[in-house]
Formats: sequence, structure tokens, C-alpha cells
Amino acid sequence: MYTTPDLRELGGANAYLRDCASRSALDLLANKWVCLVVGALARGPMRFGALRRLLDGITQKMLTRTLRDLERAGLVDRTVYPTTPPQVEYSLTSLGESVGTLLGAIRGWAEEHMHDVEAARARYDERAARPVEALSANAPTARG
Amino acid sequence: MYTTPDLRELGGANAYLRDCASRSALDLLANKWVCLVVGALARGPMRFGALRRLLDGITQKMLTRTLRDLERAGLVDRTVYPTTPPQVEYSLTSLGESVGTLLGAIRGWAEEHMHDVEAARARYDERAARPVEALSANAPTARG
DNA sequence: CGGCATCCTTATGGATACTG
DNA sequence: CAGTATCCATAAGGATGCCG
Repeated sequence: MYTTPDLRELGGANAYLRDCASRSALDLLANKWVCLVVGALARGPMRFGALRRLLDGITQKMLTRTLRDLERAGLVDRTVYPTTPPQVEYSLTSLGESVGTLLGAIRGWAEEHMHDVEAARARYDERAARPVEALSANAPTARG
Repeated sequence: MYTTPDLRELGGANAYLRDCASRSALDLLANKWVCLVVGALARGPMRFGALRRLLDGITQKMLTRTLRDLERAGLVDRTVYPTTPPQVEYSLTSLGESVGTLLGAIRGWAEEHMHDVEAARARYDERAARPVEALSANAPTARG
């Protein structure tokens, strides 16, 4: 028979799930544009307009917001050259460069495994498309 | 399938920014609940109700959706035991376990650097609160 | 050039009720 | 127990216009 997991061993708090550093880090980094901006700046300092052109598809609003968030988090330095017209250059701090390293790890995983994910999704979708697959009558079965 | 990110090439396409494996990976993993569910299942197989109680705060809707996404992506196996009442057990696939490793890397970065991020944010906010800081008159200056 | 402010559309996600 | 379906509030994000 199958044994039910004993939740009492976990202690009532469950605090590790609700208040973990990873969660905060993901709140910061798990952002559509953050990884792209950091990845772009990992190549070297870049001006606002250059970033906007490079990250084709980003709106000015989101680029501004993303850069503010990154600057506030200490990942990006913002330097204003008081010329006319003004030039604003963005660059990674050392902290930001460490994020670049992390993004490299994510990219490594992605390049190694994302095609597996795509294949799994294709299989899942095809299986969902077929009405009733030849499922062996014996239990237990997936997708019963 | 995915374009290989060559950050040194700035050729007009910018394809690496719009269609990179990292982006797809983040679309999958950069989710509030995904990391928690994967983290929970990294401890071992768990039933639906156990997950719901463990991830205190998650709604049934989000747990179901998250598990479906993870199952479709091939990170999670779903096994139905045709008992009464029914039991549905979720477990990580080997692919899912590799994600757990990645989440470990993120947690490592988070535990090493998030307090720096918090400090940077505190400094930023305090600086924003003060009206006009003593800024050295020489260019270039940050926050001009 | 590098923003900020505003409007508006679309996701995201919670609450609730019902089912095999 | 393990879901599905529905409604609804809020937030994310794009389009546009104006400014120093």
C-alpha cells in the first residue's frame, strides 16, 4: 500500500518556503527584461538609446523601469555626462557581473536542457490531442 | 531551435535577444510557484494535498496550473492511483532534478549576494529621500 | 537624448462553487 | 481527494504625448 507523507515532520511553520533568499533573488532576476539588460551590459557599458535599439521590442517605459530597478539593487551603475544632448551610460557593477555569471549558469542549463523541455511539451500536447491512447489497463497509470 | 547567443556580434538581427534558450528557460522557471514546487518535490514524491498544505498560501488553482506546466515541460511526473478516494502523486523527473540543481545555484547566489542587494536598495532609497546630497561639482556624476 | 506622466489593454492570480 | 469552471480584482505592460 501507499503511505501518506507525514506533514508533521515538516513543522508547522513552513517558513523555508515563504521566506527564502532564493525567492527574493527570483523576484529580482526572474524578469523578462532584467536578464536581457544584464546580458547586454555584460558586454560593456552602454547608453540608453543603444540599449533600446539592441533590445528590440522593449518599450522605453520598461527599459527605464528595468534600469531603475537594477540601479536600485546595486547591479547597475548610472552615469550622466552633462553634455547637450545629455548622455546617460549604464554599466554593470561587480555585483551585477556576479549576476551575469549566474545568468551564464542559467543559460548553460537552458542550452543543455531546453530542447528536452520542448520535446516533452510536444509529446504532452500530442498526447492531449489524441482522444484515448492505448493505455495499458493496469494501474497505476499516468494521465488516468 | 534556439539561436546561439553570440554577444560579440551586434549584427542588426538581435535575434539572440528575442529568441534565446535562456529566455525560454526563464519563461518556464521564473515563476513564483515553480521554484517552490520543484524545491518541495526535490525532497521526494508528494501528493497534491500535501503540496497544497506545504506551500501554505498557494491556491488550488495555482498549484494545479503549476503542476500541469511542470508536467507538460517534462520536469514532473504525475501518477494516479485509482483508489477511492483517488490519490495523485507528483515527483521530479531526472530533468526536473537538474532544475533542482539549477535552483541550488540560484540559491547559492542569493545567499551570497542578496544582502548586498538589500543594502544597495536601502542606500538608494535613503539617497532618494534626501533632497539634494552634497554632490561633488565635477562631472560626470551619478544621479545628475 | 533620456526620460516622466497618462491612458488603456491584457495577463495574473485569488475566491468561490461544483464534480467524479 | 483532486481536481474543473467561473467570476472578479489587481498588476503588468504597451501606446502616446510632453519636457529639460
